[in-house]
Amino acid sequence: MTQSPNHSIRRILHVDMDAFFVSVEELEDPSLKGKAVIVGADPDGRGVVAAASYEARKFGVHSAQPIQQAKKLCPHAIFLRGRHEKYREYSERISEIFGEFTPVVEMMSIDEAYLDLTGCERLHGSAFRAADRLIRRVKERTGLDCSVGVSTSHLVSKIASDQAKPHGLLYVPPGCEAKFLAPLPIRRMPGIGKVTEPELRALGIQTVGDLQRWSLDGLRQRFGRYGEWLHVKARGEDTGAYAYQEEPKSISHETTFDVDTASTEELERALSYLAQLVGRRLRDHGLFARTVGLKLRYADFRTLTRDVTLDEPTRLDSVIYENVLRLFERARNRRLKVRLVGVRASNLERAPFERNLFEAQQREKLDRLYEAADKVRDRFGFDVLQLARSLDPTWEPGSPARKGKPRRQFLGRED
DNA sequence: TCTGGGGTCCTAGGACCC
DNA sequence: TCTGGGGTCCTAGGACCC
Repeated sequence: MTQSPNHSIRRILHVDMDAFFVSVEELEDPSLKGKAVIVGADPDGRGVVAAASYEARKFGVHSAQPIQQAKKLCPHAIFLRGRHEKYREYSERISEIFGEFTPVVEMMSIDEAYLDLTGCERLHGSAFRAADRLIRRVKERTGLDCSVGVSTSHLVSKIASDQAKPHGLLYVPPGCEAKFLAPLPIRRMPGIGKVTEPELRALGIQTVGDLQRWSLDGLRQRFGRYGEWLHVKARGEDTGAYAYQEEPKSISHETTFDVDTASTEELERALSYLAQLVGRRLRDHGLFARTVGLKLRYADFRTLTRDVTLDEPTRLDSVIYENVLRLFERARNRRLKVRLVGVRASNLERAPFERNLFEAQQREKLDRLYEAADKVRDRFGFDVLQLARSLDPTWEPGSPARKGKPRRQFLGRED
């Protein structure tokens, strides 16, 4: 299973950039080097840490931590909001370098990738040496550090690159996968999170080695199919390559309010805005959604979702909004304050099903209208055109907050 | 401490159909 | 009169990842 058709041993590299966002910021502003830097939300707001420099981590700061907590732990840190455009640029440069080593590159996120070097020995020599060269090349061309894990499987390489951090290379020889994993605490396994960890511990399973000693049946009995997955992964066996996803399965946008709100006006405005973001992305992908969903999170963090499947797939802001609004009105508890709302499109399709020529023509007309609107937004920014619904009713022409920003009403109802 | 935003995948029950 | 069995779709919720 770990062998490719030509029977050479699989060579999977996992490359992970070190403190990626922070490192990019340091390249852009060298005075940040060696300091405690935290990239993330407004330090006084309700967001989380996206990335922290190693200096900041010494104070217990880590990603996904509430940013206010990070500020308490490390008040002298430099807080940056993050520039995703910049990070994406660097990410593309890095992925180009990966492409020089093998055509089989899977970018798993903005700062992480799998490279399949199986059968590349004649070109690169050993995978270990190729990995070493890759680390140097990334450093030379971008100034960024990365860590690499090399083994016969995705999972083992991923854990190895994590162990190698920062700026390291860890090679797990073929046949040594299970032995390498055995001493690790189970939480290190991707796929075992903060819920499963205590469940496993309750069974006396502390390390991957403990997990390895459980029979397939035992794990299956307690965890169902997830148990089968655990059994395979604990041994460092790959169940196959990660499917490369060309097309998204869902598109969603959500927003957390600065202050919890029960204002219908404000909630509907947010939903309208989010519906437009989702619609825009559907059109950009050339996709239609058959299912539209709402997400609501109350002040106490209780979260609910509601879905509706449409007779006809859509990519129109107004249709998305109308359906989400209906779900919202039905599901909402008016006595509770809302922390977050979200809009989701799923069940995505390439082309819509149309009953007749008239509907097809109507849709084409709307498509052209939205296309024109999208183009205007490309030139002047998203806020220029808004569904009437999401416009702030308190806003008046010339009010200081919006001065200089051209605004026009775009009537959302097209029928 | 007080918990983002974007995703994927899985489970489970009920509706509905044959 | 104490009532199938399987398949698929829809919906809701939740674990997990970066």
